[in-house]
Parts: sequence; C-alpha cells; structure tokens
Amino acid sequence: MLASAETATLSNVHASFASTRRRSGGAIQDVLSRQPLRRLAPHEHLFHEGDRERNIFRIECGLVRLYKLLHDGRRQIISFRYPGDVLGSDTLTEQCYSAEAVTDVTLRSLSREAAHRRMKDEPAFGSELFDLLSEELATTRSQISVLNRRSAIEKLAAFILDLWSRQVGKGGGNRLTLELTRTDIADFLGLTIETVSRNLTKLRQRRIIDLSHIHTLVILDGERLKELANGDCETW
Amino acid sequence: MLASAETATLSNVHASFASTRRRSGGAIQDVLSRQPLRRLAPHEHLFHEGDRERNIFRIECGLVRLYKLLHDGRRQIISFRYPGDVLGSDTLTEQCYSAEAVTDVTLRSLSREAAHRRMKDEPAFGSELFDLLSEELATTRSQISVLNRRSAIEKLAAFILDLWSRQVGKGGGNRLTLELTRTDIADFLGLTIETVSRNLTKLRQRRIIDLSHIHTLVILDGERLKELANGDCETW
DNA sequence: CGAACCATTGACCATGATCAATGATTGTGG
DNA sequence: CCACAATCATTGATCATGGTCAATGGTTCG
Repeated sequence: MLASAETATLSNVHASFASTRRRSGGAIQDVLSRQPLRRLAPHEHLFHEGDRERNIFRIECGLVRLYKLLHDGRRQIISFRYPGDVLGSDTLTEQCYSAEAVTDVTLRSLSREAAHRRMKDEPAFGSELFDLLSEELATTRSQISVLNRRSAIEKLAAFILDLWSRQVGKGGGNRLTLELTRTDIADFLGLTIETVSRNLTKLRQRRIIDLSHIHTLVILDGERLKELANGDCETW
Repeated sequence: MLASAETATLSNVHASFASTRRRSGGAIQDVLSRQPLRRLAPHEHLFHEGDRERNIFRIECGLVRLYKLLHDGRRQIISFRYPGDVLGSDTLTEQCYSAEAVTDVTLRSLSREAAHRRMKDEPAFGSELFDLLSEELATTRSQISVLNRRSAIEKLAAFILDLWSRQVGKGGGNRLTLELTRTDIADFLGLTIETVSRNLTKLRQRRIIDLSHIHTLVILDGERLKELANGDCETW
C-alpha cells in the first residue's frame, strides 16, 4: 500500500489546485535571479490589496498565502505559494488581493516599472508573463470546479494530494510538513475549521493518513486518497 | 421603490460576476471590427475544450456560454458572454473549456496566428490582450468568493443584479430578458435547478422580482436584492 | 396533437455550519 | 525555565441549507 502510494502519479486527479510554477530557465527567471534577496517574517505582507506599488515576486524559500477579505469579514485564500513559484504577473494592472508570509520567507522581486522596461527590450519577457497569467487563470478555473460542487472530503483529499505533489522530488516520500493551520485550510477550501478537523480525523481513523504530529502528515494510502478526491466516496 | 431600484448603482455589490467587456476602441477592437461576421445557431459551438484551432472572438449579438465538463459528468459554466464581450484571450496558449451559442449568435473572430502576428507589429495589441487576461483573472477570483461561501439566495441575487447591470443603458429599465434555462443558472452558480426554482419563487412571493413570463424578469425592489446579494438575509 | 423538454413544488435526508466545551500547542514575561 | 495566556485543534450536539427523489404542470416545437 505504501509502495503503491509512493509510485502513484497524480495525473488522474483532474481538478486540483496546482499553482503556477516555473522551474525551467527563461527571461523572467533570469532577471529575478539577479535581484537581491529579501526576507520576511511570518505575518509580514508582500503587499496588500489596493497597494500602489506592484512587483513580480519569486519565492525562494518559505510559504506565502494570497487572500482576499470578503465584505462580511471572512477571508478567502486564493492560493498558497511555495519555493520556485512566481507571483504578481496578475497584479501588474491591479492589486486585488493581499499576499502574506506564513512562515519565514525569502524572495526576490522585480518592480512593475522594471518589468515594463524589460518587456519593451525583450519580447520573450512579455510572452512569458502572458503564459504565467494564462496558467494562473486555468488554475483558478479548476479551483472553481473543485470548490463549487464537491463535498468536504473530496476537497480535503484533493488538497492533501496537491500538497503532496509539491513535495514529491524533495525527498520525504509520503511524509509532508503541514505548515498551515486548520483555519488556513478552511479559508482556502471554503469550509469551517470544525469540518476540516472532523474529516482529517476520519481519514486518520480509516488509516488513509497519519497525523501523529499536528504538523506532520503521512499519506498511508495514496490510491484511496485519489479515489476520494475524484468522488468515489461510496465506502466513505 | 421602483424609482430607487431604477437609479441604484451596483457599486457596492462587491463580489459579482461582471465579465470582461471592452466598449472603447483599441487595437484589438479595431482589428476585430474588420473581420467578417459569422453566424451560429443555438447549441453550435464556437470551440470545444481541447480544440487545436484557437481564436479571439467578439460577440456582436446573442448569448454564449463558456463551460467545462467535470469528470463526474456535471457541467460547470464558467461565464456567460454578451454582445461586446471579447473572449479567447485566455485560450491562446491552451483551450481548456468549451464555448457554445445559447441563442442565435453573430460574432467576429481573429485567429491565434493573426493575433500573434499583430502582437509583433503592434505593441499595443499585446498589452491590450494582457489587460483582457488580467481582467478575466480578477473576475474569476471574485467568482470563487461568491460561489464558495454564499447561500443560494445570495448567489441568485448577485446573479440577477449582474444580469441587470448588463441591460442597464439598453433601455428596458428593470425588465430583463432571461434567455437562460434554470439548468444554465444552476450550472453557473453551482446549485440544482430545484434550488434555483425555489429561491426564484421566494423572491417572487416577497415581491422583490416579478416573473409573470418565465423568460421575463422584472426587478421590483433592487435595493432589497442588493442587500440579499451582500448577505443581509436576516429578514429572509 | 403529442412528445420532449423545462419548471415548479413537496417530502425527506445528508452534509456541513453553528454553538459550546475541552484539550493541545505555542509563545511570552517573570 | 516554567507558568500562564493565547492561540489552535478536537469533539459533541443541534440545526439549517440545499441535494435527491418523485410527481405534476407548462412550454415549445415538429
């Protein structure tokens, strides 16, 4: 069981949350790599909704959450961003959400002005930005499909698989570090913390995951998790 | 009451569905205006998910729905597009949804290849496309906020207000034509047709809307509708 | 006119939200 | 370093919303 989970691909999890990541080189990556490192402590903001100053960022290390505050005071987390992720291509025209460090974060950034200058000189730069933006839009649309119609357990299973897919290749196998609070997960999936908690407990009881330490999640049965994420919940 | 509804602005409906519309001139508009007209009958597709051929379209008249089929066979409608709307800026890299005529539709289109050629000659063209895409992303994110956390009545009220805002300025006052079926509305809002129907009935009973003819909706109390869309449902 | 499709309404039920109590974990100042 | 506070997580009881199943009524179109 462990083995099957370890070797399983995520290709048939149709609607996941995979966010915009660029690993390969490219004009944007090159420019960013030449920017100085900045450090942020937990709860510091990269930017706030409505800020005038705008940048493109690349997370070098740590975890960032993007969120919007709803008019009733609730928080909708748009996405979580991990090392290697580029963000801000979508805010060059308008800043319509906030970005906040969850953990200690190291990042590099490029101002909008610099980006615009680059775009004029280097055509590749603009088209890479365009691609980033397209990818972002596609991801956001998948997110709607997941969030809008699915049960708590389906959302949660998809979320865990998504987290897992990010840590694949970084060693650690089926063990993944959960730096997020239940509130973060709830605000992302559009659930309450109680519902998140209850469903994690159920997953634990059914030996699909292990949560011996609150912030360490071990996937025991990845296949089952994928079934759940895809809606096969008959035996749930 | 009628008067107040008539003069009310929609500015404080924070999370609505307003989609990408370009009314003013611009490089893209200019080019599109020079393309030949095409006509589609109801249920004809502009394109299907996965199609290789890609285009930018402008709806000249009629109504189009964009949708994705979920793996369980359900349909998530991404958005409805109306005359003047431009669509397809997001599909230049990948076609990840389908577009279908709801009514008789007239449109103009520009191939991806032509768009790419234009982008090289005319820098404004590329940056207009970029803006269209950004706008699209912002809209999609608002949509998540509305869809993810809100009650059926809040969704429905926001949806009606959005429809209304599109017909403002076209005469007709508070009367709007509902070319969509209940199934369309349900698939867009992530509800069932029964829930849509029941809530429309309640709105009717409370004299907030009138639905004497199935496809003609009259807003009787726009203020109340806005309150509902914003979550003031105490008296519901 | 009849068939197919669409909409409404009712009865019932499952999911997840809310309210509430308790336990665990983390961080801070003495 | 410990103790206390604050935050976070778990669990239970209850309830409301909206989904499902089912029956009926309207509309539209060949």
